[in-house]
Amino acid sequence: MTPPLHLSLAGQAVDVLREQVLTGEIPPGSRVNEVEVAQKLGISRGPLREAIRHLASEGLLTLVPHRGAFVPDADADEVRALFELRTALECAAAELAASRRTDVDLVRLQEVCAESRRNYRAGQPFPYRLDLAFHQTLIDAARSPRIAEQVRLVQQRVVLLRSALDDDPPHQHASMDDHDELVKAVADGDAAAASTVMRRHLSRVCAQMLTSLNH
Amino acid sequence: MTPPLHLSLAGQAVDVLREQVLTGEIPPGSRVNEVEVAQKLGISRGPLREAIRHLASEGLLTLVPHRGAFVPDADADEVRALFELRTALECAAAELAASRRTDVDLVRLQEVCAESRRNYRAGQPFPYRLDLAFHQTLIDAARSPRIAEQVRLVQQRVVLLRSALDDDPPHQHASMDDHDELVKAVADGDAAAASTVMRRHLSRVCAQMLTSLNH
DNA sequence: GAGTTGTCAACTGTCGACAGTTGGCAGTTT
DNA sequence: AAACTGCCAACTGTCGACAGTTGACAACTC
Repeated sequence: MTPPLHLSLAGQAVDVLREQVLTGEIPPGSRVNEVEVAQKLGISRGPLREAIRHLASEGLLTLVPHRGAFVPDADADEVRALFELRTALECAAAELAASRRTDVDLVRLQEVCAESRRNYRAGQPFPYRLDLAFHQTLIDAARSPRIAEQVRLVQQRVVLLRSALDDDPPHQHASMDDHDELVKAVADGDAAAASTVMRRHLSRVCAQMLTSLNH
Repeated sequence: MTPPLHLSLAGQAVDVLREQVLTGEIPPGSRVNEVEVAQKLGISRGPLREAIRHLASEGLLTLVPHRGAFVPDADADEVRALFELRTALECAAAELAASRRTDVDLVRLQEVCAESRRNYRAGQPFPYRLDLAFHQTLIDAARSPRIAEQVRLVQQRVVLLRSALDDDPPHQHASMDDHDELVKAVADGDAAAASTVMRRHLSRVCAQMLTSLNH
């Protein structure tokens, strides 16, 4: 299991840096200065270097020899390539979830969908948090630890690119419909349908991302 | 000294260690002593630590706080989980390859298959090298860099577990047949067939691995 | 003035040393 | 003899400092 408490400074640094990268506090394209960040975190360069290497292995930073670490910025080709990977993983997860889900998995999924609807009706924007929660719940229902691991990493990278995503209401509505349809397929144990719907869903999200990238 | 492709000592250490882990020179279950290995490689603990962390992120080592890095050993559940991931990735790759392959991709695939047959008829065992080459060629034909990246990592982890795999002739023959069938599907541009065959192929390989794990 | 070369500051890559933690062993107790 | 306790060696986690490389700017040549 992953250590609940990151005792090591490197582990803490990973958490802090990941947060800063994902929230855009360290903007895409910018460089990470080792001594500067080390001082800011109050640690030495050793643990920080390990943290940087770790985040690089997750795809949240790119390493350039003798130049340092950079936050990768969005790029159409990268978005497409990333979504091909995400589609491969999440479609497989959807299939597995359809055949392995328990009843409590189903309840959890419906719960998330219901909360999304409530939120939407209340006029509030569909929070990305709930979208993530839905996919996370589905992944867990698939009960495939290695796939779950990879999906988590890919979703992180998607979040990183998400700065360029404007969530217009039509897109939100379509996403919620997709989610509902997915839950139905999973409930029926229809693996093929789950995979198909997931593919269509992700294809839609990818297209949305590409258009809002070009604005 | 030798002018290496990887200038950094950490990069070199990664290559050397990866080789030693994959060949079983460092046997599964054993621990990696930082000072000992550092001395053996003639480098300091800093770069070595980064190398160890890198290999851990690839799944070739597992890290235990305050205890060090260990080479993970085979386990039935792990094999199954890993092959679920591999199946997800390679089936998607097979689909993409079927729709994107060029004629030279096709030639390369047929080349590898032909060499496998020659090798088999010559009475020599089907070398794992050729199996890897086939899958690698197929992945490249899919032209999806992020998927290719992940497949490479997963295949590495499979190689790591492969110590327990006895390649009996029937299995080799079946594998070659699968490969031929895959090439046919890819040649026809039949994505669905490519995916189906790949799934069956990997399912067979996984089963073979599980049985030779239990003897 | 354009291009080339020399110089420099900043930063990464690397190292050796110290501190904190872990697991095991010897000695002691019941 | 089994279990508990305290100590010890080994190892990891961390740090500060030094060396090598890179990119930029200035000086110089044509």
